[in-house]
Amino acid sequence: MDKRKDTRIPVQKRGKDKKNRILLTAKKLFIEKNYFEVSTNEIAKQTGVSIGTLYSYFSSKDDILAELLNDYNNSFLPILKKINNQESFQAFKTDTKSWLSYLIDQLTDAEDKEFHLQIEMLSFVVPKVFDLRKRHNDQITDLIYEYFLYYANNTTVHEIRFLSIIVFDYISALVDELLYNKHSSSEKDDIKKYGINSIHTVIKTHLN
Amino acid sequence: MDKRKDTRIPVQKRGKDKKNRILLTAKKLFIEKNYFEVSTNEIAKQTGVSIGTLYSYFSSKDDILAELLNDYNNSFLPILKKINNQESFQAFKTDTKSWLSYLIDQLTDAEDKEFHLQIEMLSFVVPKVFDLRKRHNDQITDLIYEYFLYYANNTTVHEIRFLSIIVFDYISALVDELLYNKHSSSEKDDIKKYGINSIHTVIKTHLN
Amino acid sequence: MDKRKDTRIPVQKRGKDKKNRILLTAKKLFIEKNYFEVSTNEIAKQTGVSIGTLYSYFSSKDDILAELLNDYNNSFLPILKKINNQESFQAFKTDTKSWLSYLIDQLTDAEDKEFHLQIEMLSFVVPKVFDLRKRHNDQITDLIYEYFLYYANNTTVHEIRFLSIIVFDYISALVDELLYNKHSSSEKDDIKKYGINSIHTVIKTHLN
Amino acid sequence: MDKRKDTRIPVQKRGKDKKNRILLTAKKLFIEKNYFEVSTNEIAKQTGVSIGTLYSYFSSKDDILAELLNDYNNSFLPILKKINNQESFQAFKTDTKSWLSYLIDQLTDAEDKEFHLQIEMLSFVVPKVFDLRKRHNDQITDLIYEYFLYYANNTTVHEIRFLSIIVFDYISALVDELLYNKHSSSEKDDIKKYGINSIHTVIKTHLN
DNA sequence: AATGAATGAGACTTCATTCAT
DNA sequence: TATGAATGAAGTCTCATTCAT
Repeated sequence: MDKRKDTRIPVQKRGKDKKNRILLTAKKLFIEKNYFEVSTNEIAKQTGVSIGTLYSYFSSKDDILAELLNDYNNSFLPILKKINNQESFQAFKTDTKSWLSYLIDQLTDAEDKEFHLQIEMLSFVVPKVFDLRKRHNDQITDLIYEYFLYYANNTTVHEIRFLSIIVFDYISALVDELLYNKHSSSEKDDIKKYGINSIHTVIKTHLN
Repeated sequence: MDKRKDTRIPVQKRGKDKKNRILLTAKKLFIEKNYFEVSTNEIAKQTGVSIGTLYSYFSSKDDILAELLNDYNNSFLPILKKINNQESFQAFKTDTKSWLSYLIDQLTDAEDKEFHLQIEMLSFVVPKVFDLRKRHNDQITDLIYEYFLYYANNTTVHEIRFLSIIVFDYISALVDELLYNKHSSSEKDDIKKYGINSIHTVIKTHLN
Repeated sequence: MDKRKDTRIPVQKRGKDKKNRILLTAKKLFIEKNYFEVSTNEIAKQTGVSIGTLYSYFSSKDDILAELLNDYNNSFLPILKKINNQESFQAFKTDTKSWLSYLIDQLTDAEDKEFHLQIEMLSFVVPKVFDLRKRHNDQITDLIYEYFLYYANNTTVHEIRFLSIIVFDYISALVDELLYNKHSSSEKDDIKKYGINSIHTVIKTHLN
Repeated sequence: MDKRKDTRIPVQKRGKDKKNRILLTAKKLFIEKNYFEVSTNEIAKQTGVSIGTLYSYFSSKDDILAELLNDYNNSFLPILKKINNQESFQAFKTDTKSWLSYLIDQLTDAEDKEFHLQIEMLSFVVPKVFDLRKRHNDQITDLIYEYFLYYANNTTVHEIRFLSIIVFDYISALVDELLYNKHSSSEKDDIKKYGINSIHTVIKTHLN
């Protein structure tokens, strides 16, 4: 017998809308304050829905977070797909700098920049969130690894592994700097340029 | 014979001890669980002190955190001092790689690695903590900036500014990778070597 | 060709079916869990009926219980009838032991053994249920009384009253022991035999 | 590490008083309404205590029940002790009727007659309570068994087992009749007399 | 100074019942 | 008639904080 508490599975449009509205409100509030300081009652009230309704769509506050994580995951997938894409790889075979630039653009353009911060926060606290983050990062690291593998000459697989870890770290650091630190638009451009150049240098030098 | 049970420790000192013990317990618990999941009553009990006593030393749970942050700040100062030290600067004037290595060692050896994670987490949540973190990072960035300023030839102040931001980001990313990701000891050595080399390359190339 | 999907069952009948199905499900669930741990929504869902429909047939959860009690009552009636039956009385006039055996069999074979437990439980909680139980018990006691009345020689009406109360208690105790305590089939046979013999002894001795 | 939530262990008199007052109120309310229809808030309010205080003494509503059961158990123990007592056994060796009478008196005089009903009710619902009840009943049955064992002549151990089960059932039924059904005082005396006589008859006849 | 019993707002969650469609 | 989304009062429990001793 199925022990899951049966949360409403919205079939009709109205129901889906309401569920989405709850999710949206929750996300908004989680971003504004933070997961721990947002109450389910508040989410319900701000959505303009009774607490009972909220709990008919979600079995718990955790469940709301889980759905949000799921959505985040799903919104991240196309970005990964784009990057992992054969075409882009082919196109960038001979032009590492463009590949790098493209990669960084994809990561920077990822939606949910603000919710991403909540995820980062929660990854310190909620194991499930930690795993999600790790999975995402590993996927990107693997992608970089594959690209390097293709280009490597006198470099061992081991070295490439380390290099891809480090390059992923640098790329992430750069993306974070661009997304979350307050810089003017022109500063951002410069930082991005410098960042890409520097990482490119690193790759060129170590992958001779 | 009048044998006083105990040599009385001056009231102030005893008070300070108690306060410190509370802070220590709080920090331990914040690390073990996390700020949100630790209660003031728990801190008091684990310290072996009544909740009333705790509240005679601290006005609120937030206040405990504030003091801890303050301590963290103070423990960070000597590290900064060491790095900013004229001597080290002089010593490393001609050897950027050694300077870099030294810088990274200092940051890696910083105490409170574990509490640092709590701070990172809370910086997403508590503005005061965010500011602290930013202040620390800015100080290190400034330090790097100063070093670069000294070496720059055909580089504008502006460019140096960006470069120091980026290099700080890379250094931080490397330190985090070394401290918080699970690598074997030999892997760590390799990653560190690669990391230092790559950052060195970046500096050399962009500061020619 | 105009082929109506379904021969329409007269509305009344269909309604009755649905109502019965709800009652059946409710009873099943009340037995499986217990009255307090079963929700109306659950009953509706398990019946395959909307909660709205449920509330169109029953005005409240209590009402469902009331109907179930009513049904229980009605299903108990034939049993009483059988026992009270003139024929059986006649048949057993000269054979108290057989009469006793028959009585116990009837009570043991009563349907709804499991629901009976719910009723017993609820009789501690819901006055209405308490009354129902009392009414049933009184009816059986009366029946025993009548039988004894017939046989009494040097016994006052008063004494017969008390005796029938006590004998009813013993019979009930025996039936409960047989129905609800875990005994092997052969143990049950022995207990039943002993029980009947002992009650028979009581009657014989006190009614001589 | 001890995972039990630390409920207050009252050392001082005042604390013990308060805990007892909560228990007393809870018992009163459980008797008046029933366990399921009494809320912790109500218990707290009626005790004249905040809900927080209640939860500092008890970890949950279940815990309150558990303590009450424990107390019940402990109040039952002396009764058992009295019955099991060597002296009484010796004294009643030659006088089964007196032994029976004594046994029934002890059970009838058991305190907590009203709470006993709650326990009976809950034993249908809460396994823990069911077990408690069973344990009590088994102890009394064993006691009866021992007594019979002593007296048995041409009776097998097996038969004695069954007889003691049945006699226990009859005794319980009689005690319940005396305690919970509304009879006048003189009626009670008669019922008791008849009951004892009848059970005595049973024993005599079957233990010849 | 220190104690710790006491507080109560507020968090999460359930469920009998209603009502627009 | 039937549906099921929606309601919200009420229940259990937590925890930062206070205050009489």
